[in-house]
Amino acid sequence: MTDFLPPIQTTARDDAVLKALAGFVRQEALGPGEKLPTERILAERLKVSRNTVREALTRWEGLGLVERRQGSGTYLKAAVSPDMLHMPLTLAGGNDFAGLMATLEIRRALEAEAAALCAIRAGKAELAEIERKLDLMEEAFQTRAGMSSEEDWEFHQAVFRASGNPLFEQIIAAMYEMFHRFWEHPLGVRDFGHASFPYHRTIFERIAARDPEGARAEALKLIATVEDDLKRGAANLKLSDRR
Amino acid sequence: MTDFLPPIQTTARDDAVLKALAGFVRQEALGPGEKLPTERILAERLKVSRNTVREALTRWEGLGLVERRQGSGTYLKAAVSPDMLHMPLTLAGGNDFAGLMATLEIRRALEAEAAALCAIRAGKAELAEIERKLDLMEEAFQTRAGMSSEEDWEFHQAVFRASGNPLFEQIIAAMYEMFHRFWEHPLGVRDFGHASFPYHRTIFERIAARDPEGARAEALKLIATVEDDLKRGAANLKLSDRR
DNA sequence: GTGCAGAAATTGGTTGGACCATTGAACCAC
DNA sequence: GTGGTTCAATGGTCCAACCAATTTCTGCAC
Repeated sequence: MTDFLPPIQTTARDDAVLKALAGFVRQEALGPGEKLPTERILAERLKVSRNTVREALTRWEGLGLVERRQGSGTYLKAAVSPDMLHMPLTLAGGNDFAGLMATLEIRRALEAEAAALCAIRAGKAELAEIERKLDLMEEAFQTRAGMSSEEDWEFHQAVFRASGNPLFEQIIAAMYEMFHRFWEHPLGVRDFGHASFPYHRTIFERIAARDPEGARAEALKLIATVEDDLKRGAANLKLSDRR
Repeated sequence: MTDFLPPIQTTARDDAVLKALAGFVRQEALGPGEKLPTERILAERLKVSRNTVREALTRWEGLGLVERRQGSGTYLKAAVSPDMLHMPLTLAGGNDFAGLMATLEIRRALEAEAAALCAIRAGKAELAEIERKLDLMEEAFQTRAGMSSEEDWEFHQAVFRASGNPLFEQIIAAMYEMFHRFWEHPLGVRDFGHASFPYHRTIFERIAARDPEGARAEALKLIATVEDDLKRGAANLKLSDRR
């Protein structure tokens, strides 16, 4: 019986400010790194209090869209558009070994799917980019005797980016962040990541061959080796995780 | 040459407020739905301006952790802890339909993995809980002629929770928020979700039978039907998404 | 006592104005 | 050039007041 009657919009000052600001950014074609108008100017032009402007900007800052530098100004940190969608993700806990394994299970799910999607959707340019990152990684691996975590990460990022779905990259970035609370010296395992090395190339080969299921299978193998490394490391310290 | 010198941390008033508030929540063991102290009280107790308190709360509100109701108070919307990690996901430029498809690809990856893990790890109690949610859903489906989105969601939540990895639920919860903008009248498809109905039970059966790969397969089928529904809906409106 | 309308208190939302702290540019000795 | 100094611009914080929505209390009618 009840037809869907959307609640009427009485006030939403700060939302309105953000909408106006998003429009302004598009109007002026501002990109990341560029400077936004002053809070005082925005307040004056939009006919709202400076405090309201600040609350609006605080929202964007919390979303990582904008960076405020005292004494300098407010700068765009990412591309903003009037029709973007936000899905705040907050991850609780996960500072211990169990948390590390938890992130790895997410990686297994997403990495496999992304590799498969990538095999279907990656364009020529993306494929070339992935191969470039792969070469860089292999070179770093040879040169620095196995310490190639940075290049390793960039390779995976390139795959996620080529999956055609930006959420993959963003979610995995969150996992990576959690990983990094540990990863500096992961569990004392010196050759951490060595075992996973060869699978990077096999994943790329399957993607280049447009073989989704093959790519998925290779990605799963890679994660399995990392998992093994982690478990091996856990056995090494057994007792050090008592909080 | 340059040793890594991390930037020095001077002040961060509102961050400090949030830290204190998170500590307070843990101290008092507050859960979702419960009321936080007044802005005025927080300002007085923490010896900061009410304005600063507001900026801090605005951050949490933007992250979906808290809900403010004018004239009533500020209420917890999710569990908060002092060590949470925030990673706002932003989908740029995509209209709602594209966003929906993007979240669905994440769901496909995670739902399949979670179902498989669940088949391996779910205990007796978790299994019973899942079955209870399943029964509730099926009952609602019969009674309300297909409108069972709330119970549907609770079923999936129960599966995620039983996967033994809290990250699954946390990530999918972020996706779900976006889903909810549509779920009311998703794309004008009247019988949206009907097709996925039978797979809920088959998923449960595979889990109960401790058959990880079977559970994964059924979960994939479910997502496939949802995807079809969505595409069908998209065809229905084709022209209405020109902004 | 019960029920309900209106008053009063509570609480988040907004405003305007003031001052502080940091930044960066211009300027000035050396 | 190098290194200070000054100074204006800008974000950060504070205060005091008022607005708007909500909740609670009060008192009257029955």
